Amino acid sequence: MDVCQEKIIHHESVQKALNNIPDMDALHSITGIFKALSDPSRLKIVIALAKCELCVCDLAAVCGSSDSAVSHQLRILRNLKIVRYRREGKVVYYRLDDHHVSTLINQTLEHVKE
Amino acid sequence: MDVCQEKIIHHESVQKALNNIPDMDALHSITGIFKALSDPSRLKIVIALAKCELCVCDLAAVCGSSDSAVSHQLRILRNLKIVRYRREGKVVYYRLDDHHVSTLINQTLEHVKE
DNA sequence: TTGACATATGAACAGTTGTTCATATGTTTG
DNA sequence: CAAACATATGAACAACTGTTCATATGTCAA
Repeated sequence: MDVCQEKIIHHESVQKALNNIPDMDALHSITGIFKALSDPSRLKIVIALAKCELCVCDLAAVCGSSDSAVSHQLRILRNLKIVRYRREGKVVYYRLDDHHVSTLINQTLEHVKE
Repeated sequence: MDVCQEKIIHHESVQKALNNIPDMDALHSITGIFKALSDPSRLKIVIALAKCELCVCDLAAVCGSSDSAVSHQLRILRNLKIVRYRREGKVVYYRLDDHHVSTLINQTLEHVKE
């Protein structure tokens, strides 16, 4: 069973723990979400979008950073399928795209109030 | 009201969003938690500890990394009050210390199964 | 005390991240 | 068409992160 591991003290507990660890793909998609939310600018963006959709320059004002910086961050959130956007003329509106993230953010904001 | 902001298109929405953004302290404690969970090794540690307490060398086996690497990561989790430990002779047992993190992890694991 | 063991820590290093600046794209108005 | 505007993107750079290696600390047993 244990193929190549050394110095384990509690084999059963380790085995139980290992059974609970998701596979590498799942693991990386989880850490990807958490990493996305671990930057203050991106967290502000996501919290803001949890309330209503906003355009890039509004988000820049919310974050207190430049349009360019926000646009870079939005690309990251886009690639992770955390936000989606729609264009209306010159203006691009972003909103949350992942309901897991929505509930995650709302729960987190609840916890902060405690 | 708006003191020093430029180029905002939707003032009301921005104002609403800003009201929903936690203060800097809360913001940093949230991003701190998310950052802690954004590394695969630390995520594995926390998922493992969500099941039962484990010692350092067991956690090293779970993570597939060295005792030293795990110990460094555990210090980070300790500083963030995410884990606590107890010593039993030579062996140090870690377990989760923050129920917010416990529920966060359990919910996340539920989401993965979907 | 000495040796073995479990864990912790410091230094150093490669790899990653988030910003800025300059420039490019796409859209509307004149 | 050109000019103005909103957003996107690439390059570059400082700052940060996670690991390894060497060494230190703390505990038990002989």
